Amino acid sequence: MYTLFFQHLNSKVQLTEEEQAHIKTYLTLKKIRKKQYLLQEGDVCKVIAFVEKGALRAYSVDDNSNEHIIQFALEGWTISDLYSFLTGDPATYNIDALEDSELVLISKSAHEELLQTMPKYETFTRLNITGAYLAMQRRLTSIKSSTAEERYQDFIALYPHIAQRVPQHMIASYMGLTPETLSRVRKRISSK
Amino acid sequence: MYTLFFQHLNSKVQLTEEEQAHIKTYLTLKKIRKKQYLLQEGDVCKVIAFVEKGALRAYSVDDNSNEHIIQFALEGWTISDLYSFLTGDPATYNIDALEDSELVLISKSAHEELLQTMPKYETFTRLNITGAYLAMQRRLTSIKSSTAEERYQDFIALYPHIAQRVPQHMIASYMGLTPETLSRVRKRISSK
DNA sequence: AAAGAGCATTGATCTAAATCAATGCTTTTA
DNA sequence: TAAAAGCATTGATTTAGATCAATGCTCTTT
Repeated sequence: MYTLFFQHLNSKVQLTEEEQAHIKTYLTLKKIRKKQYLLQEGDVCKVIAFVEKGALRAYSVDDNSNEHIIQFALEGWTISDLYSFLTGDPATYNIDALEDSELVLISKSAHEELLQTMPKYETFTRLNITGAYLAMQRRLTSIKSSTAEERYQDFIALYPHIAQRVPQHMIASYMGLTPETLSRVRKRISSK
Repeated sequence: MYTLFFQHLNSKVQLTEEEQAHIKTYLTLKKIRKKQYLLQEGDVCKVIAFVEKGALRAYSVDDNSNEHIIQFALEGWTISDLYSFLTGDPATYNIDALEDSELVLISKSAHEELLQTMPKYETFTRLNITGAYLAMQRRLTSIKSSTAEERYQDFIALYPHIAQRVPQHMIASYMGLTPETLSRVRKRISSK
């Protein structure tokens, strides 16, 4: 059940069996069905969710009821409204399941206690957030300096597994394009 | 000389005099004149720089020689090409000084040794990168869901000190706009 | 099996911002 | 102090992508 989670953890910081068992006492499992919310805008985000199986997305909704997807999470990825989680402020994002999914949850109190008592967990957290920061920076850079076509090519190259499992209009949203525009971009690409 | 740096450090993790003295042995000071490079694309980024005084920017240059500013750093901020710093790959960004500046530098070896020997330094690093991640996410969200006008208003509200010290065309670049467009945006705003 | 929702595609039109171009500052540099 | 570089502004034109609208297809749900 926790296999992927501990695989991911061990790839960042080497843990003994005892340490793994100890961490396990802080975790909970959750199954969530397709279309169900893990978090709704306005609620406080209580957990960091690691995806063992399935797929989720985080998105905001603007004044015109348009959805803006800011993140996908497949197996092996983590998803949360980190700002809400850390500050306790109401979430500005929704998170829901794109497929029936299995999650490993870390509550705020578990997270804080592990940070304070287990240096390796802090290292794990630091490495995770560093990776997330770098990914976000790359994304921001590409938004500013590339055309829609280049960005789509980059996306496909970087996340082929997402492209295969997620509807196109959501990928369009993630890339900041309308579904119509992405459709035309794809047509242009395929005709070359 | 290190006053701002330790002020910043202490605001995140409480340190004794001894701990501060210890950390100080890992730091170096550097003065850099306006227009000088701290880092050039293609070189490996060797340091994380904390700005004690002055102002710097990080930017990339695209195929058409257009500059894309990705970050400003004034007093109290940190600047680096973190990807290059961490991986040792050639930098994809340039960093130069917008004003004569004074920096506190942390080398890679200093950074690694402090991370491994001083838990508080790791906590400091984790909190810093978390803040940077959240700021970046906010920026990405605003690029996707707001008009140029809203984004400029947000920028001014969030970073009034930058707006005062940095030329407009650089702010335009930071926001992903041309100088002409920013000029017109400002005109529109001021006439309301 | 029928009805409906969700989705991708294509066409026509519109619009925000980019591009090209010129002008008059102000600040550097020689 | 003259020349040049850097900068902000304004105008005219172009363009990438958005918006509006319609169609057919494929899943769900009943």
